[in-house]
Amino acid sequence: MPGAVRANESVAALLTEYAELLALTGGDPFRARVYEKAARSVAGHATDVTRLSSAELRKIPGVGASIAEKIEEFVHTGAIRAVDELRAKVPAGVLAMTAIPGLGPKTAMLLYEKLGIDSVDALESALDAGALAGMKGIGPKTAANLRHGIALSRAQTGRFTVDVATRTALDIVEALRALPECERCTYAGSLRRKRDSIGDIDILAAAQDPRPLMRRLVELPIVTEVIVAGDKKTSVRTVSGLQVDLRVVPLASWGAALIYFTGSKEHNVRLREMAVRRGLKLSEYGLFTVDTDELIVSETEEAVYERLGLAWIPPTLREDRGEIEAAAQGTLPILLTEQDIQGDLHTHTNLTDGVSTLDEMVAAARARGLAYLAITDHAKNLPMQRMTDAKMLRQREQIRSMDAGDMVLLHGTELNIDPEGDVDWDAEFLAGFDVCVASVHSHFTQSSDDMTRRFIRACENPYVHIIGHPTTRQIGRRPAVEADWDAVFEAAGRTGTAMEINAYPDRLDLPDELILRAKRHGVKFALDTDSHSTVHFGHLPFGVGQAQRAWLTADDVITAWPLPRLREFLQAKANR
DNA sequence: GCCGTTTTCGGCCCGACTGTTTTCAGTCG
Repeated sequence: MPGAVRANESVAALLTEYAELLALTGGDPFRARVYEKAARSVAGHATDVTRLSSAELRKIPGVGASIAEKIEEFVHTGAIRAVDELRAKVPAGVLAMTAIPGLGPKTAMLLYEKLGIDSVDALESALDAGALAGMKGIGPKTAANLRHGIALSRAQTGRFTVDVATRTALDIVEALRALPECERCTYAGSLRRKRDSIGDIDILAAAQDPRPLMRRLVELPIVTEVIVAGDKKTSVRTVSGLQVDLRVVPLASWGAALIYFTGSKEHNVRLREMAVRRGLKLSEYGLFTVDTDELIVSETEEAVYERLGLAWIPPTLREDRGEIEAAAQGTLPILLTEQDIQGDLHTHTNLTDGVSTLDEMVAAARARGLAYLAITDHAKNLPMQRMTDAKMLRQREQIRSMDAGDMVLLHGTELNIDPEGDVDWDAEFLAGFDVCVASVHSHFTQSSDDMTRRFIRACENPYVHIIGHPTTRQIGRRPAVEADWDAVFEAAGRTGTAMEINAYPDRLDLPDELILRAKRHGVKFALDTDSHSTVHFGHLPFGVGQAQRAWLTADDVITAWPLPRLREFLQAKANR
């Protein structure tokens, strides 16, 4: 059955590829869109498509008779003939060319058909040889842009972590707000939706005369390149390679514009479809009647949602993952907030690889108003940390004798899950800790089956309360390990083991999609900062963002519980 | 190819910017 990659994701990838191939080969553009929509909906579908009947498949939004048939074909044969046939018509390199900024399906296909250009490398050679001169629709400017686009796509190091993006966005917002012409300014886009990584920054501002704001943006010292410059929209690139889009609208359009620029694209498409069904038209300038073009609402997000029959939807939910239906029915969840967080169960001191002392960490946690704090330095099997039994016991005594005021101090450790799923100490020693986090710190490349068994064995250990940063991914540097996550989460739910939501911006682990899947298995979550310094407690909002994106409430998160309830949860595990 | 609180057929989200096409196509978000 489903391994690391669910059949749903394989099907979604094939449907997406089919949509891209359809766009390349021309024909009905609406067909391509239907396949894209079906791909998203299959990827987000809770039930494995291999277990669904034809009738059940057709109940997935966007899946009709034809796509259901293709999914069934995939389930039975592992492939879809229609996809294979289109693949045979268009070299993979032509599809890859559309990843170059500014080069879409039409141009890619034109270059392939007229000049036989079938890869990014071939395009570069053709540009060098001047072979594009005289091509219809491609002048000297376009050729130069393509050359630039190739360089950009090669230099692309991926997406940016949320801490870097947040800092950049706040600096720009502050600079624009300082202008007297600026009536309002904020960031929107994926940063407002609190995605786990950020591709570019969207800034929205309101002003009667946008020109001073546009000028200010392009003149900022961090700006190295102006990509587009208009009266309503300006795009620039910063020294770090981050693209920043600034849109300026009249203040009266603020609400509609903020919805539009917050996205996601899929969420906005759904809203516009709802508007159309009501004889209305939604754009960034407001909600209008179609026939008379009369403005109905635009000033606030709430007013626009309300006129569409919806409750206001928190930005972290705007991914077309069921939030629109919930808003229509009044069943949106009361999301976890930063204020709900009572404690932190994963922190380090300079006894291992932290940089702050125990005293400093305790003082910082108290200053943040935490009700409880667990110190969880690394266990002995991570040799570079030089941990010993004696050091650990000495730290425990130190913690037991400390006065932390109203805050309760817990003594814990971050255990290492070895390749077989065992941890650093025996039951007797483990029993002395108040709380144990257990994490994978080595052997990241085990097979999915081995890794799955490893995690399940760790969950079945009565002294392991929390699985730390489960996928071990490091955003932009190291991929997630492979495992059958549904099997792991089933074990976590069954044994009362919490899964961590690690708030460290390079990790954000579990990621939101996996949190959603884990919740279906009845799993509870430990939202921790994994602080290695007093300043890292400030990473909490990034973790809260992931929890919100996964629809979590305070009841789902054990670090949002008061200490007595948390202690019951920890105790229940040992008593199983 | 999908879909229906107008519809089982005729629609399908909307607008900005660029470059080159003298009126708009392509790309992007």
